[in-house]
Amino acid sequence: MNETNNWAEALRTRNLKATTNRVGVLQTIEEFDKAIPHSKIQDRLQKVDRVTLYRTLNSLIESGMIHKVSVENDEIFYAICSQKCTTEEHNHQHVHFKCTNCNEVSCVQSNSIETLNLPGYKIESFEIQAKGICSNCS
Amino acid sequence: MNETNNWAEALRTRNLKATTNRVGVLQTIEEFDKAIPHSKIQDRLQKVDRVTLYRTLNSLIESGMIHKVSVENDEIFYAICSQKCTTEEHNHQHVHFKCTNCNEVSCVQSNSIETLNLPGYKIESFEIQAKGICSNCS
DNA sequence: TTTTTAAATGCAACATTGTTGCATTTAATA
DNA sequence: TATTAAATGCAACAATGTTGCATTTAAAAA
Repeated sequence: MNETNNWAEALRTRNLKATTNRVGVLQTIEEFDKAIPHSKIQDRLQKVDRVTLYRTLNSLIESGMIHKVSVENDEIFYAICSQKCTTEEHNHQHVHFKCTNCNEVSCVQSNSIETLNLPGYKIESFEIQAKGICSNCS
Repeated sequence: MNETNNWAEALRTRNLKATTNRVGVLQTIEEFDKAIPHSKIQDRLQKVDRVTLYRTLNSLIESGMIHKVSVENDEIFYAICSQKCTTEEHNHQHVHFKCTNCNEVSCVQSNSIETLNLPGYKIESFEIQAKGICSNCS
C-alpha cells in the first residue's frame, strides 16, 4: 500500500526508473483490491506491449514491490506487497485464498499462522494456499 | 503405494481401462520416490504421445490415483496418492516441499498440520508449499 | 536547459506448454 | 471371436512466456 500513491517515488527509492508503464502497472494492481490476474492487467493496459508487461512484472517482483499469487494451476495473479519486502526476500504472512464462488483471489492476513516444523527439514519459507468461500460470498 | 504393483487391477477398480500407457505412467511415477516432473515422465516414456500423456495424467488425477504438486511457478510435478483419494475428493495431509539445494520436490507428512482458520472465510481445502533444505541435503 | 547514457521499451521471432478434432487402435464385454 | 466404447496418435491450433535488437525515455551531468 502507498498512501500518497506516489509510485514514482517508490520506484526511484528502489533504483528503478519511474516509467509510465511501471507506474501504470502498480496503479492497476493497487486499484484492484484483490489479487489481479495477469490477463486483467494486460486488458487494462492495452497500450503496454505484452513483452514489456512480463518484464515490468518481473522487475517489480525482483524489487519487492509486488508478489505473485498462484493458486492451483490457474493463471498467475499479482498483488502489491504490504509487508516490507526487499530484493533479497519477500516475506508474506498471509494466506492466498481463492473463492470457489466468485473466483477472486485475495491475500488474507492470519494470526493463526505459526511456524511450520518438519523434522529433518530446514524450512526457509512456506506458503499456504486455501480454497473456499470468501467473506463477500458467504 | 501399491505393494503388488498391480496397477492394472487398481485402474479397473476405478473404471479406467488398464492400458499400457496408464500402467507405464503409474509405474514411472511410483519408481521415482519423490514427486516427478512432467518432463521427466515424458523423457522416460518417449513412445507415449505428448497429448496422450496430458490426457493420461488428467484421468489419473480425476480418478484420485495421482495428484499434482506445484511449487512456485515451476514445472508441474506428480505423485502417487498415498491417502485414500477418490474422484470426488483428493485429501492430502502433507506438505509439498522443494529443496533449494537438490531441487527435488517431495510430499512430506506432518503431524503439525492442524486446521487453518480465517475469520469470515469458509475453508474447503488448503495446501502448504515449503522451500528449504531436505533431509538428504542437510 | 540541453546533452549524455544506461535502462526500459516495442517489435519480430521463437520456444514451451497445453488443448481440440478426428480417424484409428485397443481393452473389456457380450 | 465379435462388438463397442474408451483410449490413442497425429495434425493443427492456442496460450503463455522468452530472446535479440533497434529505438525511445528517464535520470544525471554539463
